[in-house]
Amino acid sequence: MDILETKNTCPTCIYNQLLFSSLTKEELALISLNKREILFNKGEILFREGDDISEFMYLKSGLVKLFKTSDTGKQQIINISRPGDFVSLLSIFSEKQYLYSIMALERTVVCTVDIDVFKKMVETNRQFSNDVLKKMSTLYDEIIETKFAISKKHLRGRIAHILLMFAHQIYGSDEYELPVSRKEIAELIDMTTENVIRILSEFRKDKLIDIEGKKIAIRNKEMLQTISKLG
Amino acid sequence: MDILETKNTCPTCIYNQLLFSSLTKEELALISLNKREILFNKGEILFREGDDISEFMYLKSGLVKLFKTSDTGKQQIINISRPGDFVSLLSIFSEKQYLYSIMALERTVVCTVDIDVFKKMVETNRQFSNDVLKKMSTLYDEIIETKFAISKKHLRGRIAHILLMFAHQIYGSDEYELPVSRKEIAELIDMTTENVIRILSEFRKDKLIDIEGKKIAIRNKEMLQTISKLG
DNA sequence: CGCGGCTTTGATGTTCATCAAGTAAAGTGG
DNA sequence: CCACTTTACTTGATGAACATCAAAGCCGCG
Repeated sequence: MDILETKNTCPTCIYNQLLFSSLTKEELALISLNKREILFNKGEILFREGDDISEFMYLKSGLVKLFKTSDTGKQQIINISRPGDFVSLLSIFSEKQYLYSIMALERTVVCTVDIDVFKKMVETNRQFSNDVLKKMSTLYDEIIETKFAISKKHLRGRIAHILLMFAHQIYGSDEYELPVSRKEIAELIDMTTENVIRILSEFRKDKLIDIEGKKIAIRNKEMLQTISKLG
Repeated sequence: MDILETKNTCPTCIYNQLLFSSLTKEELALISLNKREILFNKGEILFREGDDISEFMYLKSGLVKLFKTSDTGKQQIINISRPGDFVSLLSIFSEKQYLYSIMALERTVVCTVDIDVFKKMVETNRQFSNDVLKKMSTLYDEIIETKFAISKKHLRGRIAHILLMFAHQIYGSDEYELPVSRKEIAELIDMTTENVIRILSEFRKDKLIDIEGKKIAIRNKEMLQTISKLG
């Protein structure tokens, strides 16, 4: 983890379009002065379930996983987020502590703003408040939708779903390098590591995908989509 | 379904404390003039997944279930809500159509306010906007929490969980009449009707509960809690 | 180089869904 | 109001899907 020296760069940052477009020049300047830019390396924790919520964060680059840890120490992954997702919006208005933990899956740069500054802005700028409301609601809806979609599928359907999710949502390509271990895939879609591996092998034998370590290439997308839908 | 004749009663309604406490007299009067009070009988649908979102609704009395219907026609119940829950907050800021359906589980009275009037108020009243943000976020968090809690439990743990949920969250008593069928319990916690019945019977044989049709009496709460936690 | 974590495959057992079949309860129409 | 149909409830038997256990190869890292 490194704090980068990049004061006052918000006004020219391309990401400010995503959520901060409704702020006035003055408000954006205030954010810009209060923000810190932080680099997290693969595997580092942005924050932990139970930590006090002290900052609003968003991803500038990289990839993170959002997860809960059960009593028995097992992780349950809730979501995988890329830049443009506002992961840290969850619970900041309903809770004092985070309900989830976030870990960097690859080298990730995050901008953070003091939560009180952020909340103040939500209170004073109506349009901004609306935008936040909308983003937050969308994110929650997505999480619930995918969780429900996955819970009724069989294992083959879940693997197909997750392979297509990476291709479409994360990488926008049918060939990509998995950012997560087999174990993490298992944690994301509620199954065991062994079965993740088994089914990936089956898919390879059936010529649906090519696998080489973490490299995945989708060979028969139609079939995968069918399995994802019906499976 | 019946539209009740109760114009302009909001200012004296005890429920306005729950969400509308931050409105000015004028704003509350506006809500009061625009609201309609509707009675739904058991089994009637408040709105369906895919319907245009045209009203904000809240429960004055009764009980409802929130659910999705899958491609194959099966229901998946997402939540059971009692008065004080603001079920219809979900998605109203992120979507044009409802993502979920709502059905009355018992005789239920609902107040509805035109969605544009409601949204206008969110835009103009900062404190109100904050309150809405908070309520909505809490509701989403609850749904995600329980869904994740249940998905990792075995069947006995899920049944124990749901029996305790009714006792604590819904009825505040260890003896109650189930507002849902065995089939609906199954839909709520991802299992089959047969297994719901089987496990309820087991619990009865093990003297954890008494059952008489839909009447449930919890006899060994500690054991149920243990099963819910570990199961 | 050796240790721990990740990956892979096979064998085994358990949990759970499905099927079947029957009883009870609750609507429905003549 | 009673025959009829449908829906809910219940129990048992069977098999499939999946978790668990075991063992071995692989890789990165101190």
